[in-house]
Amino acid sequence: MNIAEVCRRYALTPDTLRYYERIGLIPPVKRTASGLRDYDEEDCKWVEFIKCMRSAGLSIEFLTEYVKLFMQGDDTLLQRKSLILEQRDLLVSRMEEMQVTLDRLNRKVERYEKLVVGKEKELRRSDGKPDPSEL
Amino acid sequence: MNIAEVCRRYALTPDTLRYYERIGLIPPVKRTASGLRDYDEEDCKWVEFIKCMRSAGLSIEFLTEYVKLFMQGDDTLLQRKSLILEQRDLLVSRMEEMQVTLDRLNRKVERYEKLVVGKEKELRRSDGKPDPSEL
DNA sequence: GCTTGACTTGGAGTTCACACCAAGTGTTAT
DNA sequence: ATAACACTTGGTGTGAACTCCAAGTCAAGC
Repeated sequence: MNIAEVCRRYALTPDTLRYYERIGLIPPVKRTASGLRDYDEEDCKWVEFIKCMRSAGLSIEFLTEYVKLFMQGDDTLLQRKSLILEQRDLLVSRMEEMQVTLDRLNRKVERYEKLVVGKEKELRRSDGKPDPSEL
Repeated sequence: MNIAEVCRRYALTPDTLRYYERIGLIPPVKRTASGLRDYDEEDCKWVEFIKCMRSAGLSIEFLTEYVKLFMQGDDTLLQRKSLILEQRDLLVSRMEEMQVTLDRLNRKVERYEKLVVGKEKELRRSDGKPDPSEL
């Protein structure tokens, strides 16, 4: 499979795929006799895996480390496991942080709903100045 | 309150605070007679709000727009509300995406646990080559 | 009244994660 | 066999979000 097809499959640009390979975000891809990249199914799995992990915000640093250990073989199982655990916990705390923000946005939405209703009722004494309670 | 104290309070650098103000991420801060920034409680609330929103990944573009509308007064209530709704939904979908990745990492952890146990049992015929099922 | 240290502005520099480009090679269809 | 097109590398460019710097101002302590 050539680079263009992989790009279509995962909605990435060739530049991004080559970049990922260059920095070790995916293992080196085999080449045809003339030097063109020829992706097999395992390469595709890596691309998909990395795309998923990146979309959730996992760092390139961790991912390259993981790939490096993976390529070194089974002696690195424990190291890889602890890396994954670390990143999972990081992801959980980022999600918790986002939940806090989400709750806050939801409260804000409620507040805006009430405010809008209030404003609709007082179409006369409005001075147009912002109300600090809206923050 | 001077800039240094606000920085301590929210663990930001003066450069970041000035940057936020310059691009409109927080409303302009009042100054002392000699031109130094003098933050009041409302300014601090803005800083905290923005820090929270940024930590969850909300875009600077949205936040500056929100601040701009806020400063224009009550006529922008509905616009602000719909901006907030939009960002909230965006946040929800990012969290869902992260949940998918989290599930995947959790499955990976389980798999690694089993693999490690397996490897401990076969301390003899290991060839050290990576097992593609580990990906 | 002079040093010390925090603040000011405008502008330049940095890092990250790509995105783009040029020059060259390879492949395919007519 | 030649046009059209995909791919290669190495290097440069870009935008976002800071981060740092220089030159100058200002207030407080000794």
